[in-house]
Amino acid sequence: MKILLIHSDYLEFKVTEKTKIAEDTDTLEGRMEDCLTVFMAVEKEDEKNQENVLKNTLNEIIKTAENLKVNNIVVYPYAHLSSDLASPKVAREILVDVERELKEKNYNVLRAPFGWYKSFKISCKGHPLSELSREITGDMSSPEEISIDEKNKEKKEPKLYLLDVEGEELIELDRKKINKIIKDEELRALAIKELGIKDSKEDKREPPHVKYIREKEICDYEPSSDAGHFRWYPKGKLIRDLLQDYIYNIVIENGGMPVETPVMYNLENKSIKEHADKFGERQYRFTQGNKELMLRFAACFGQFMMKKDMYILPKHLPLKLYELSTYSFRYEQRGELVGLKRLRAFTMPDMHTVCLNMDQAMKEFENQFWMCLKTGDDLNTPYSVIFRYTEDFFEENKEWFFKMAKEYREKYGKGVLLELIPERSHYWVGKVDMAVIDTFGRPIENPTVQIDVESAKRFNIKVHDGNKETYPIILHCSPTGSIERVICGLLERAFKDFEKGSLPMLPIWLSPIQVRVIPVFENHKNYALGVAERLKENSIRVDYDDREDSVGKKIRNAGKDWVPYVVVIGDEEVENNILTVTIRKKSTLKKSFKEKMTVDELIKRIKEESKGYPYRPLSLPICCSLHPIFK
RNA sequence: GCCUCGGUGGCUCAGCCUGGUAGAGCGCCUGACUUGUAAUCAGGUGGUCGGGGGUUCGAAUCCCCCCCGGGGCUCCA
Repeated sequence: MKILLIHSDYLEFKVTEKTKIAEDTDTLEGRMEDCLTVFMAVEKEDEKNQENVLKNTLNEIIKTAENLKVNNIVVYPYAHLSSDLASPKVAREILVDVERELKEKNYNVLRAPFGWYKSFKISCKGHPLSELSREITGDMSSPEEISIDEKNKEKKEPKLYLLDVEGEELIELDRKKINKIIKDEELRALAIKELGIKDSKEDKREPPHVKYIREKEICDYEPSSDAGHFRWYPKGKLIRDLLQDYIYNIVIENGGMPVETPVMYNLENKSIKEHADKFGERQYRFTQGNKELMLRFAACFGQFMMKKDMYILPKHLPLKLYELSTYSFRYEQRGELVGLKRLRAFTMPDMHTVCLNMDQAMKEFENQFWMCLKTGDDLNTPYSVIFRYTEDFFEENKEWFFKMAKEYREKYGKGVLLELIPERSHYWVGKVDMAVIDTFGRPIENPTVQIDVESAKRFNIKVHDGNKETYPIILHCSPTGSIERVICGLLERAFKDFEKGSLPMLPIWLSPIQVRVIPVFENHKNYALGVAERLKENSIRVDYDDREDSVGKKIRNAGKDWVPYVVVIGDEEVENNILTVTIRKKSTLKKSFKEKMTVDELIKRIKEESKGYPYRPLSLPICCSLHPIFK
């Protein structure tokens, strides 16, 4: 059975002529408003299992009708959907059954007569769900969904495989097997997303990170901008800047050269227009004077233009230019914007590597893959990995892939997913995506490395080798993914930790306030302030709670601010010249973990924990009473 | 973009169904209390109820349009 579902403003028809197989009917014309029009072709195959085909068809129609909230349904026989039709008798039976069953479910049904030539008029609503086609079998499992757009495109679908920890062979994944085969929960979440499986069981609330960004005064929506654009408060700005420093360092260690390029481009440039057009509707475009301009959606544009003008020699390769694109702009669909996960303006670390040939590209791909994975270790946000290759590329480079995947599995104890794409449809022949899994088991896609075989030519980027000129291979790499998503991942991770019983917090080097000093009595204030100042001199972000609250309340507030080390100073501490430090990492909601140590020991401890990570000073006043209230 | 739920002091929310002068807690301010590990007590301040239009003698409440946010679709080079 093939059906075509059109969400219509109206459908009207009128019979024009009988055919030999025409049914007897009084319904010679009809019209229905705001309806779901279902064009149907019953096929030979359906005769084998009429009952199930009927059931599956009804399910499909009802599901769509519910989804679209329509109560009017037109059942319209439409033989042209199939070249292998059922006998007229069976077809008519099924159509009549569909009509009857739908009426029993209280739908208003209009059925166009079978076996007549008819003229019809239809007005399609035109929203994304308004046109759907379905192929229905007698099989009781759920039917494959093919949207009308995809149908024209490809017969062959990409395939998804698992390379498991123990296994040496690729296992093809499908909806049924997935739960049994993939043991790692997070990797399974990624596979589920890839296969487009919907999990309706869990009721999803606002993601925890959305609550945290406001509560912790990190950032918030800016209602006076476009949707999906954020304002950043001092604490959030500090976290962003630290992450920026971190990526800057890691890129330089790996031979990248930071540059900066414009955020907007003139579409008169042919290569830019071509590259931009591939991205479709999802960009900001505007006219200024007589120019058509666009806002960049990645840093490719500026870097490619820069490379086009460079005189590149083989000895310069691999040549890596890096830019933190503050911002990249993508005009995402309104309903797609969620907190820090999906934005219209975001900050993307973007590095492009010019490689002499595929050999060099593959070697670099591997280096950059490990660099990306290291960011997951450093940020304590483990990634799940999916490689994507075109079939051709994979066939030629299987061994390389298996070697890389094996090393990964040995190091991380986790399998990887592999997607094989029948034909190259984008600029890349191979890529790897790494994702953090959020509280609701949805992937936050972050770092990526891609092998681009198209852009060098498009942007006229050449390598000069003797008297030869060649087009290089270019790698795209984002070592962490967007800064906003990194923060999203960190906060979701913090919430997951909280669900497991530990207190949520950021890594020490990213905590806006690393130490809070709390005096017990008025007469401890000077001593406490002295301790705070000493820590500050040693490049530790510290504040001092001089507010007129009880000690209990100050402790509570320090907890709400996720301060990793809380120092309470009373008589005992002043007398013995020692600190009592509450360590958040080792505490729980019920019991706080305290340790005695000297100021020097505390300094040493924090230095050690943040060793190798960037530092920036706290921009807020040292006295808590003077902190501005943003939220 | 579609469907759906929501927007009420700085924050979290009640009131809306059944129209009749806007409520609570937190914060903030003032006062009392010399306070030892997750909220000390009392008083006070604070709101054109997201915006616009309509119905009504009267709208936070009912209706329409728009903006913003959450969820579900769809999308994600």
